[in-house]
Order: sequence, then C-alpha cells, then structure tokens
Amino acid sequence: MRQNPARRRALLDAAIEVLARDGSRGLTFRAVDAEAAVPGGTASNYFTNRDDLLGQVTARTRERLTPVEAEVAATMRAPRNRDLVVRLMRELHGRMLRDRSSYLAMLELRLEATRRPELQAALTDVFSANLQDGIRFHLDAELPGDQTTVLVLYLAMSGLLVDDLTVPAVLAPFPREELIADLVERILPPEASPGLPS
Amino acid sequence: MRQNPARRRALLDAAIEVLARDGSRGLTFRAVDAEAAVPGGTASNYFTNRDDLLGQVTARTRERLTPVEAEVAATMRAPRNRDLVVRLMRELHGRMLRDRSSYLAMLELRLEATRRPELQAALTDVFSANLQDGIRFHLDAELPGDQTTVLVLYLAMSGLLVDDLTVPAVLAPFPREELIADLVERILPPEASPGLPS
DNA sequence: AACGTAGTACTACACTTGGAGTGGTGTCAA
DNA sequence: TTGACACCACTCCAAGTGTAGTACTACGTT
Repeated sequence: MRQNPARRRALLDAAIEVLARDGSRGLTFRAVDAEAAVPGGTASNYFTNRDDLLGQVTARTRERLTPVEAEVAATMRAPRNRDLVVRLMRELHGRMLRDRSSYLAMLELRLEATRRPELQAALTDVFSANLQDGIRFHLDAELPGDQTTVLVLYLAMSGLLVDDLTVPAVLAPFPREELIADLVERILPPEASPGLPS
Repeated sequence: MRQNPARRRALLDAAIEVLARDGSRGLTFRAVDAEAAVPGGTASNYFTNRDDLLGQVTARTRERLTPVEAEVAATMRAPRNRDLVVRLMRELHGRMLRDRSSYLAMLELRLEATRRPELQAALTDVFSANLQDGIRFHLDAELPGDQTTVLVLYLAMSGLLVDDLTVPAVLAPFPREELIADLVERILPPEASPGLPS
C-alpha cells in the first residue's frame, strides 16, 4: 500500500471527476488511473478495493465541499437580515456551479450508499453534521428564523441543486437569482422572526 | 424484436427493480432477465441496446409515478385550506414510500441523464410536465398560494424525498408528519393568500 | 381434422471486452 | 545502501452480449 499523500489526493480528485462524468458505472481503478494520468495499476496500489476507494472519495468530497472560512466571514460582515440569507443561499448555489463535479459525485455516492451500509453511515454523518452546522451557524449568527427555517431552507436548496445538476432545463424558466430570493422570501417571513412566536 | 407487451412491461418493471437495488452499474440485460425470471437473452430480444432500455424504463417509471386519479379526487373533496395542502404533500411522500423502487430508479435515471442527451431531454419533459401540472392543479383547485408557492413546495419536497431515499437517518430526528406540516406552514403564509399582494 | 405458418419462448454457445491484481525493474532520496 | 515508490507488462478471470438453433403454441386454412 503506497503512502504518498499528494498522489493519493490526486487519485481521489480523479475519482471524483470520473464519478461525475461517467457515474458509478464508469468508476474503475483503470479509469481513475487514466483520469489522473498515472500508469495503469496505480490505483490498485493505493486502494484495496472499490469500497475503500468510495470511502476515501467521500472524505475527500467533504473536504472539497466545505466552504472557505474567509469567504463566509466576509459575507457575514453584513447586517443580519433576510437579504443576507439570500446572499448566503446564492453563495451556496455558486459553490455548486463552481465545483459541479463534487456535487455530482456526492449524488452518485448517495445512491451507492443505498446498497453499502458502511458508506451510508459515513454519508449520514457528513450530511447530519452539515445540517447541524447549518442550524448552529444560523442561530449563532442571529440570522432571522429558527431551526425549522433552516431545515426547510436546506430541503429547498437540496431540491434546487439536484434539479440544476441533473435536469437544469426544468427550472431554466425561473432565473436563479430571482428564484433563490423568492425561495427565501417564502420560507422566511418578511418581518419579526417567527422563532419567537410567544 | 419481440412484441409481447405484457412481457415487455414485466421486463421494464424488473429493470426498475434492478436499477433501484443495484444501481445503474448493475443494470445489464442479464440482470433484468434474472430479475424478471425469464430465460437469459430475453432482454436482448426486447431492447436493441442499453439506451433503448433506459428510454423505455423512463416512460414506464413515469406511468408508475402518476398518482391515481381517484385517490386525488377523494382528497380534493376537502375545503381549500392549508391543511389540505399538507395532506397532499403527505400523500406524495406516502407514494414515495410505497413505490420506493420507482423513485430510486428515477434518481438513477437523473444521473444517467447527465451523460445521455436523449435521456436528459426525455427526463426534462417528464419533470417539466410534472411541475407544470402541479402548478396548474394547484391554481385550478384554488388552493392557497401562487405559482411561486408551488415551486418552492416542489423544491422542498424534492429535497425531502432525496434525503429520505438515500440517507434517511439524517432527517430521522424530525418526524415526517410534523416535518411536512412545518414545511407547508413555512412556505404557505398562515392567512390571506400571498398570491394577490396588491 | 390435419396441416402450415408466424411469432415467441427457451437453450446454449462463441466471442469480446475490460478490469483486477501482481511481479519485476528502474529511480530517487535519505 | 536501502527503502519506498513510480512505472510497465503480463496473466487471469469474470461478465456480458448477441445470436443461432430448437421447441412450443396459437391461429388460420383447406
């Protein structure tokens, strides 16, 4: 088993690319070798089997999908109102556009997880942590809305991402910028946070 | 090319099952034969190639996912308020639970469509029609809310379905019935339809 | 009632592909 | 000098496809 971390990362990034381009069906050691432009047989030396590869791809994808701290910090200098939430959602959407491969790979992994308990456990951790982080972030930052708000935003954005990744033409009639603004507007009541109803 | 429609349908249903259980990776003519419990080579006689099979599977899935008219009609006897929308969303979710295979197959098809223009066109039609139907149904039935409401509901429910299909444990802490009610509550303002703001 | 025919079901086989894994050699750096 | 790794080549194995050939069934014909 080889150790070279740079090469391992390169292979994992190649695997993500393959996964996004050719799907789970096309993900073979040989395809990863080719995509990473390394000699045939290399992937065999770095991963014991397909499961191992998928597991490590999951971890790598998680790294790649974590937003850059600095960028978020910059955005968070603005006042805590609905416009800021809109901006955050647009940035999330932008991240998807920029790293389409990672998001597509994640979708492939979700489906693969359907039939691989270990992978499902790993992915559940990733998404649960992601959701919890989202909720905590939202509340700590004192953004308008409560836990349920974040949950519904999470779901709607999920749906939007899936559609944009797989059948973009369906929502093409609705310009993204506006759609996201509308989405937040509907989910987040106009005035007075509903998180404190009493 | 064989014509027997009953057998063709059986093969397509088998293909959906295979797709849901083993994914696109496991979808081979032989696997379909095995799942349908027909002699090996049969699928070869009914579909010219994989693309052909996928195309016909798409059509079949569409059939299977169309809600039963009568069921909807029964539900629609109720007064047009938010509770009714909640009920409709719960029924949508229930349909997913009942025909999990079809929904999973659809997800697989979405990903497959990423790299097959013909399939993408077909799926775009399916989902566009679905969305348009949803909007028209909602407005014609004079349910509370406007087009944007339906759109956001569609997105949020999409997200919920994807999560429930692939990593159900993530949203397990939030009981479905309640989650769906909350979701509608947030997206659909409590009183006075926002579709007519002026 | 016997025959013929068309369409299918079924079986088996031959062919091809593609990927996995591994051993061996070369290379670089500590 | 030694150990880790890159690179290359080769073999083995498994899977799937498509099709030829045979058997069956139903139906129409005379």
